[in-house]
Amino acid sequence: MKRSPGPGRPARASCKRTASDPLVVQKDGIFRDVHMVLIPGGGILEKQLQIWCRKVTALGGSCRTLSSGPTTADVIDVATHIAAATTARLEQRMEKVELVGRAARAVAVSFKWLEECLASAAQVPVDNFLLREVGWYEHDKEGPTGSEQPGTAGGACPAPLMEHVTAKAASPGYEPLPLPTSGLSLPLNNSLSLDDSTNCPALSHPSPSNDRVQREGTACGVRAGSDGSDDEAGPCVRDALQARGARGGSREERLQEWMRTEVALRRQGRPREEGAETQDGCEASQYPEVDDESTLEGAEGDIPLDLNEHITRHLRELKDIYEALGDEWRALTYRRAVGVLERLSFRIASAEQLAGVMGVGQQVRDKVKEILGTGRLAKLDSLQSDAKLRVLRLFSSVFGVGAKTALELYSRGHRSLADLRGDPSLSRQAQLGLRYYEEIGAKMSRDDVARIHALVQAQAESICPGVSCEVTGSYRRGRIMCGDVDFLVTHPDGKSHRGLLARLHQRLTAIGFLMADLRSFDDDDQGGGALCQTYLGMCRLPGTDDHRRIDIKVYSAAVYACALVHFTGNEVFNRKVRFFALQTGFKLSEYGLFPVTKIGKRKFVDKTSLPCATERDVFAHLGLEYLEPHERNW
DNA sequence: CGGCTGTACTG
DNA sequence: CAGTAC
DNA sequence: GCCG
Repeated sequence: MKRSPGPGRPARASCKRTASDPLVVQKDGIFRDVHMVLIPGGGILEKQLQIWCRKVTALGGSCRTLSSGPTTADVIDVATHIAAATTARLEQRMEKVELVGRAARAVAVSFKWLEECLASAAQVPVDNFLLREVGWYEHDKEGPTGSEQPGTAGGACPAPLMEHVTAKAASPGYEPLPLPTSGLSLPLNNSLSLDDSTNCPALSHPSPSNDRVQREGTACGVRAGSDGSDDEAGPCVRDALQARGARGGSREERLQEWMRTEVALRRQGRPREEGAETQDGCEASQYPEVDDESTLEGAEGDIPLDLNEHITRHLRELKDIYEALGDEWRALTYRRAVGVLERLSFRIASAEQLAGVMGVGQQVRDKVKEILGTGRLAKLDSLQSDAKLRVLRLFSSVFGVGAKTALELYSRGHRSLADLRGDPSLSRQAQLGLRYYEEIGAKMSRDDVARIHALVQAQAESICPGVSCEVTGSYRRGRIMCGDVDFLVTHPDGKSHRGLLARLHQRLTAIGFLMADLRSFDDDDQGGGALCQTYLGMCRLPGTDDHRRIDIKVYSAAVYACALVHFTGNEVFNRKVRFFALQTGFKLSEYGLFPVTKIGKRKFVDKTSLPCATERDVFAHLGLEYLEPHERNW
């Protein structure tokens, strides 16, 4: 884990130590005379707001968050900058706090402005970061980017909040809540126009431009067009970009943008990277608090609040039911719908707002409508009260028992787990699944995982010096509780991993650590090119008599990076990345990233992977910004 | 109407 | 190959 | 169930 560098640590010039040291206040820092107000929400953690607050203060400004508690209006009166994640957040909050008309001198900016300032240790122009009222598009639109949006691009641009608010108040149809409808339909063309400025050649590596201002926007994966002010023209980028009808580019371009936006969503709060400099801890010195606190303890909290939990919980339940029934595609649909809805920036007020939202079709919309109207879902009620279904769900929660087997067991007359115990028709896996039922369902702390890691690593090392033994899965993604331990083992020399799993398995069993094998592996010495071996089993939780799920995979160093991406997951992330890869001419698996050539209807997959020595290479080849493991909790 | 990530073990 | 799991 |  990266920690803050010591005070004497050398840093890049723009990596001013003081920027991250709240104790030292620079009276004439870059935020001198800045009085900032931060609006919470939009997926930004409270913790992050506090971090920013400290930094602004340290750099000579003043800063308050508009979090819970009484808002002192005078704070607003003197504010020079009001920062929010999105225009929607800003409007929502300003409305609630009855600040209409008070923030006369303030400029409304995106948090990205703040990030840019901190990153470049200078107050960058606000022009490219202004949050503006949706209805403002009429005037300054156009100007086919011929103008390279210099500082004061549009005279009307630096929108004092006053005007902004006034315009809103004058609008008769204005609603307190963030007008998602208009947001989804109206500004699409503006916010989504994937015009010329979308410069992301598929395979080119993002040019490590040092021009911070020009870089703007890519932080959110979207380049606003000529009106370049902000990519949150509508209520929120993340809403708009999920709408279909993002015309203005080829299918491929839209896909690229779509994926980049998905990626950008998880990068909120993290600045865009710069070349290879992240190695020397510069990044850590800029954002030490994020590294130290958010990554782990706050990992679960990294998930933005689900404003529509009252809806998604019903749909999630449907997803579980269809999974248990073996209707995987319907289940997939619900999972996708939930994934989209839980990240909406607004609370759904009417199902119509979902028109055009990708992944939510008519039938799901109908269900949303029903939930909004009645608070219930008749279909779900009937499914849930179905006794048979409940048994099927119970059975398929046993490791090794899926939908088919569950049905089979039911038809044999079984109704409870106890009934299953004696059934000799159960596969060996399922019998073990039953024996360890509770323990498999239990989670463990990161400490537990760390203990297991230490134990396994020590054994592996003693068998095969120099071995690399990493825990992937949810642990690597920073989750607080883990359902299993997922090892990825390799040896840097590219060959010593061969036969290692057998020896490791033998050793770990001998010392009484591995307690049961849920799935074994090819034990032949694989003189061939065997790239991997996988073991699934149960292990003893050190110091206890409890058991937990453990997976050990041994992969050759040649494919390690892709394997690491694969096993770090999560599953949703894997699906999206692989789908994206496929659409853009690659096939991604744990064995590599293979170019795919389409000739007519036929696809030819290269036999040799693009070279991927690190996870970063995988992202780079795909033209995606790198995501830290904890940002892959999709 | 076909695809929806891509792969490996079990029986 | 079907079923299950990662 | 959704999408092209």
